[in-house]
Amino acid sequence: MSAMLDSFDDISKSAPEPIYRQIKQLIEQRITSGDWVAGQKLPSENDLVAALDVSRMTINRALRELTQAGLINRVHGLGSFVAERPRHASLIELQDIALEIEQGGGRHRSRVLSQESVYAGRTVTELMQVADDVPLYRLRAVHYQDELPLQLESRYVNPQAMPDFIHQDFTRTTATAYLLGQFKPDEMEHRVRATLPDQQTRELLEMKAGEPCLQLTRRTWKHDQVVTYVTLTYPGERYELGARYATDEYQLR
Amino acid sequence: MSAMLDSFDDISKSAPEPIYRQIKQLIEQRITSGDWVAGQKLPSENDLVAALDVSRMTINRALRELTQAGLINRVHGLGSFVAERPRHASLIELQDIALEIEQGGGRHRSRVLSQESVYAGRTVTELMQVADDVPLYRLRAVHYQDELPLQLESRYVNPQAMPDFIHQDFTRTTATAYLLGQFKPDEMEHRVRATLPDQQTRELLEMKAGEPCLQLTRRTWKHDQVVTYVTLTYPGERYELGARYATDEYQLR
DNA sequence: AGCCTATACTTGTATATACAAGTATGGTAC
DNA sequence: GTACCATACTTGTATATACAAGTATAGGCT
Repeated sequence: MSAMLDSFDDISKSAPEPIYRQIKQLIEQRITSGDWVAGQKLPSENDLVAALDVSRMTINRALRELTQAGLINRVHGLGSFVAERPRHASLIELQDIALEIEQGGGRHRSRVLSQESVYAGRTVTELMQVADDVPLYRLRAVHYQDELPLQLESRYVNPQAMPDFIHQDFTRTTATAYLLGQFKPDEMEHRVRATLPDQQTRELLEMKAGEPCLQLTRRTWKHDQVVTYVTLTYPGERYELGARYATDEYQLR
Repeated sequence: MSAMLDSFDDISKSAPEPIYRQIKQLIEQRITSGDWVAGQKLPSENDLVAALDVSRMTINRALRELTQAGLINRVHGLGSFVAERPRHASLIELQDIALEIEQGGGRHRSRVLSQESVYAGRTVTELMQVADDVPLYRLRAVHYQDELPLQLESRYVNPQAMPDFIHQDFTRTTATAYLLGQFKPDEMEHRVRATLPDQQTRELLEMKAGEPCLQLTRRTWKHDQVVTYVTLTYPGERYELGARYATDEYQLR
């Protein structure tokens, strides 16, 4: 067991980041890097106390929160273990479409339809909670899975929050990937509905006549400011949203 | 401030339920009962320490977890406040359709189409992870909002897990409400898709020709056993799924 | 009036300590 | 061999204490 701990970078007390959070990150990194694999037993709390020279309560808090986050499982009297599959695979997780396609074994390609600064209409400025004389960045792109269109992305971005957004090359990286790298959202809002596509959408997604779309709209906040408002449209025949997860305490109201 | 605490039922130390959880329930009840309203300031940790005669760390844990659950907000140096809207209003929350309609100011009515024990096909028995010679309970019902159909429910229930399901009167209570009262799911799986309704569905939901449906299927586990498998079909024009919530740390992968 | 400061109160974090309770294991008695 | 028990190790919870740091306010100074 001690070998697992040899190379722990020491945590820094008296740091801007609280200790329990440093420990969480340490362990999370071990897991996501594949260093510790699913099912593997973690060092016990006392091991960690000795290795990191902090109080057990601090270790306990870190591990407890990692449990809530679904990264590890703990069994009273036995130990802590790396979770088999991270749960909370939310319906509405912020998943990069490129990753999603590639994880499914497909090949992803983006086609940028337009990337510009526009004066949007009242509907959009209200949704983004900005004055209606503020120009907004707009990106429209189609995402292909193996040359078959899977998603139409229509995105507005608040230039005050993301001034460099418009200068990115979105044939090389996706907007989601770029934005995820830039900030961590404070709050999100999702809506999902079934609609019939207008003709342009139908053609862009190469859909048959009469086929419905699954449409997901999302607003994302940072510092009480709407950073981006995006509408993702999927062909109903070729896509579904899914999630499976363990329930935690406040799932039900 | 002390008046808020007068009628606190004492928490019982040395109880089956840990103290911090008793405190959570106490506060949650105050909030859900409307006793403490949104925006209202909660008693400070020290107030609660005095009122309940427990350590501040215990209070702190309770309040911290309530924050994670989205029921309250805490501001460093200021205090704790009842959250404006409970977050985690998940897209996929187990919400009783009757409650949802009534909270929106509508009137709910159920029409039970059938309620029977059936031998289901392979598709269903596989999804429910039972042998295909096991009879399953099946319920089909339409839920109306102010006399307009809003949801078609087609549900299978494992009789081994819920033997009394078939004897309920589902004109008086909904299946969701009944099942929620019977058990707390360990795990859930959801899928959402956009489809065109078959003719029967279209007629039951009184939809125009060509109008798409939003279809949510859910499987629910308890003790590694599928308890219920349900397909909820909504008219695309009359319904959308929505959620807004604060992001917690491990939202993104 | 306007500005600054001391103060009180709040939550956030960290520690040391203690006991409870669940799990596995090894050994002992039969 | 089997049943039982003691033991060691694990996580779960509760406490008292301490200090840090954010917020608001009252009061005094200019």
